[in-house]
Amino acid sequence: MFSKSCKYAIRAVLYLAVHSDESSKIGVKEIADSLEVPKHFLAKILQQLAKHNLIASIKGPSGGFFLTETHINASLIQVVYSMDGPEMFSSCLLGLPVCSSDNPCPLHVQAFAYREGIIYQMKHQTIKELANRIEREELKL
Amino acid sequence: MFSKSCKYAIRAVLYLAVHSDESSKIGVKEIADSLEVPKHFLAKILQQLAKHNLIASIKGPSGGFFLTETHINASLIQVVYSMDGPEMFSSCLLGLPVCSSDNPCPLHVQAFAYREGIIYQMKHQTIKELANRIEREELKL
DNA sequence: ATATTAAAAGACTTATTTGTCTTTTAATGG
DNA sequence: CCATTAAAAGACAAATAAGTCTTTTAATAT
Repeated sequence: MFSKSCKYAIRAVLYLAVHSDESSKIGVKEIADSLEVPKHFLAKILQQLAKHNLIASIKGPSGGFFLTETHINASLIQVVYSMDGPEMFSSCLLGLPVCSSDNPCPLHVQAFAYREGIIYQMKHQTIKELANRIEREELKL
Repeated sequence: MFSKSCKYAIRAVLYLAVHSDESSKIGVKEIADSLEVPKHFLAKILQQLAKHNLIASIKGPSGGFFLTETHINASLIQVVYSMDGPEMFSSCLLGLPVCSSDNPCPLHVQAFAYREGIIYQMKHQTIKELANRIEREELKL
């Protein structure tokens, strides 16, 4: 479904949503250790997210990564798009070049219905809402 | 979602379901040309499917690949399992080692519903039923 | 039997993804 | 201003997926 980069990105953003803010930034090391993912690989992913303005970063002592109000009120779908591109959700399940309601592949109906569900959730739920649920239900990242 | 091998495999099996039977076998070349996929790559995939008894094959002149009654009454899920393995449907969307209803990742509820739908369809619909629909609705492969 | 046909098997190359390491740039505190 | 800290940038390396090519094996028809 998602590439590893994308999975790491989602988890990192949610981690930042729960643990960071303007006044308490977090370094790559802490995030990588907490999520148990390769540090340098995660660093590149965070750079990319920062470049796409999905997270904020500051260099130097007491620097690190964090989410602003704007970031935390966005939806996760942007993170997915920036890592795996928009085809993730729109491309045909069987890899056919043309596949739509007009011209459906044999699995189009099923794929469409169920993918719409995930897209809807990812689009209409803010990162903040997700973060709140993570804290409330003590979910693991 | 699926690897390319798996996509090619599904399409090839459906192609065989529509066009082949015990008395009219089909060669790799014809399938590869029809589906517009790399011939030698598809050959390896068909070999693997044959080894797993998901399709039948006969060597020599008038040989080729085909589906028996048994094959055509099976479900597509076996094809997916044989190409991409069972983790495809069971593993966590975020790649967490433990993720279940007891111990859900932040996207577990959404992901679960989505995937169960596709699994259900792939499990409870026979290849024959799919093939009939493909012919009836003139769907592309 | 033997020549022909087509799948099976296996070696190999290429591309992509994932992961590592080093150097550079920018912010901060002394 | 300068040492320190941490992200940014970029060069590599490893692992996996995708694709190609050649040789071997088995079935068939002449």
